[in-house]
Amino acid sequence: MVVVRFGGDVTPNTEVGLSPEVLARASLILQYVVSKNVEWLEPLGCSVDEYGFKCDFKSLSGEWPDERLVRRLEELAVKADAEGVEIVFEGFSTNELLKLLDHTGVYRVNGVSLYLEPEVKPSGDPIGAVLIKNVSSHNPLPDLSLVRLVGVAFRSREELNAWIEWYNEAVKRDHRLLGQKLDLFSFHDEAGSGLVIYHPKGQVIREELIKLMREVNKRLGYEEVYTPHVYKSILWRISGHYTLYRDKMVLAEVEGEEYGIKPMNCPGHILIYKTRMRSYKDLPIKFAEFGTVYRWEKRGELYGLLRVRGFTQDDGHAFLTEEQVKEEIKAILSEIMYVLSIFGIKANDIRVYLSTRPEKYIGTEEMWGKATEALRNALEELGIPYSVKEGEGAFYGPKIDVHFKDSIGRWWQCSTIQVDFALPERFGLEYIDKDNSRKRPVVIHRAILGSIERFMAIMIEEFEGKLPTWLSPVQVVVIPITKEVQQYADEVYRVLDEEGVRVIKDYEDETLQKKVRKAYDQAIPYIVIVGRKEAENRTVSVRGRGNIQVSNVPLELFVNELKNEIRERAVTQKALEVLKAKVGTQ
RNA sequence: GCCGCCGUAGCUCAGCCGGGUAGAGCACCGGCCUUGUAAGCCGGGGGUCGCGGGUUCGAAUCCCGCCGGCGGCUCCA
Repeated sequence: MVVVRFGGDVTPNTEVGLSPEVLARASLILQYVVSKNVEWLEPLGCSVDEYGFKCDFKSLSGEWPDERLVRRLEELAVKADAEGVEIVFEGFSTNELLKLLDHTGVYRVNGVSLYLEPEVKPSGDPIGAVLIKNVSSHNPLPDLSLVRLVGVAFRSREELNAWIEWYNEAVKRDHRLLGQKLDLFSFHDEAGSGLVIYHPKGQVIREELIKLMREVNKRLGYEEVYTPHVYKSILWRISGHYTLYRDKMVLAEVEGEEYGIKPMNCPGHILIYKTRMRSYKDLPIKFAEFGTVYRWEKRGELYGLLRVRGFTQDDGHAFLTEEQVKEEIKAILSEIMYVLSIFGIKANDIRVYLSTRPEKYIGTEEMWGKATEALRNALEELGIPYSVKEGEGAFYGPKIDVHFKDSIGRWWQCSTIQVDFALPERFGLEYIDKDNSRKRPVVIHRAILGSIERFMAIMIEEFEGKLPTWLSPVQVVVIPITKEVQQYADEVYRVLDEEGVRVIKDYEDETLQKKVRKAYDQAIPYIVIVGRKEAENRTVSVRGRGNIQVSNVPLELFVNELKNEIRERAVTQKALEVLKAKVGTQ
């Protein structure tokens, strides 16, 4: 039974009201003021999405807009619209470049023909504020580099200010900042970019996530294995990675033999399958591994923990008969939904995609049809809303991806279920069927968290660093009010420690205020304060997040409720709620 | 990899535009205070200004290259 707990109210609402119509109007007016004021920039149309507009221009002189010009354009756009701009829809362009950019909608703006993606209509009301966030290049073709202005626009300056406020708040949730502040992980020039160094606290989070996934693997029947990080290149030739993926692989020649660091775990698991003759009675066979893989992403593509070069997948491979595919997908999907519910991830912050057969593919249409239907039926039978990405599947099979949102609204793929017809073929995998014939099994690749790094980053941002207690590196800090009660504080510490709670004590020669402040800054879920009163009655004062305190809590009661909260992997501070109900607030 | 911006103490940043021997807050160390709930007071140590080259009498500051970071693009099998 799957319990889906969507809609958890643990995070502030990060949605901001950007109107596509307003963005569309701003896009046209921006192009208009460029056409009137910057003779070396040729407008090539704009597109609009839920986070702003993107306008492309061709630089006729090779110059690029600088900060000053950008600020001037913002002003000119608002000024022009205030003075009156007439926008008339003219039709659709058949220009090849505009078609390539999907900017085929043509509008006459004060007599100048300008372009916009056809899916959106400009607002009739004048814009009040434009902010160009960035000037970058857009390369729709390898040898074509366009100037791209990325920005937001609003009806009024007040709306812009509200957006800026939201944006500044969102930036504070950035996992890269929190990772440093909370002492979770770091990156170093000397180590190499995209290579994470986990500190003790970050490693605790990793371990908790892995522990959770071990439980999931057990339920799904995946047996954990362990495979090397480096294999001879011949293996990568067999798997096809050597030709398809070589530019992202780390290769090294040792003693006249070339080796490659693994970018994927599947070949290792396949070798296990191949160690003996398999019968239909053995299937499904499922292997899981917390496998660390290395993919040499290009430098500009790296991004905190969300895009790294070395990362650990909660990887798993199932070897199945065609008939077993649907059931397996359903089971995995259920577990994905269960795992997401543990983190209280809101439905708005998830997108599920089904990617279908691309133009270039291997296998038969029949195989693709069956596998795609299996994925689709699994989604529908579980009632999971999804969108279809036509032709976006891998060349080797269709897939389901689950994407989550980061603090500033960018989407990242985490969970994935991929059906694979290619690897069984390339490695010549077989099983003996009932009729004694040799059959080829289907392989499903699946990862539920996806990459531990990426998932951790999303969770840090989702919770603004204030992770649920079970995930928190430090769960309790014990603070004695004076030295006199240090002995009792020691006892409280020892009891918690012996019960397996991650507890620290703060005996610094500092004021109580400062220690409480420090604990809040470190996002420690429970601050336990003990003074003479507590020592006498064998109680504790418990301070939770949100400045909530419950006093006179019997020590044993606190320990038990805390242990429950951790065991249940509660999203909220459940123990605090229970204590509040039982003991009452101060 | 492409375009733009950025790199000053452990952290956050000022100084750079108009070159003249490096500063603040936090953190750290020491002392005072002996604490009842989100930064107590005083003092101290700490930086070849990312690296390399150039211009200059003189470079954190100007120029070039490299490394690293950020925002986009491309990519993410």
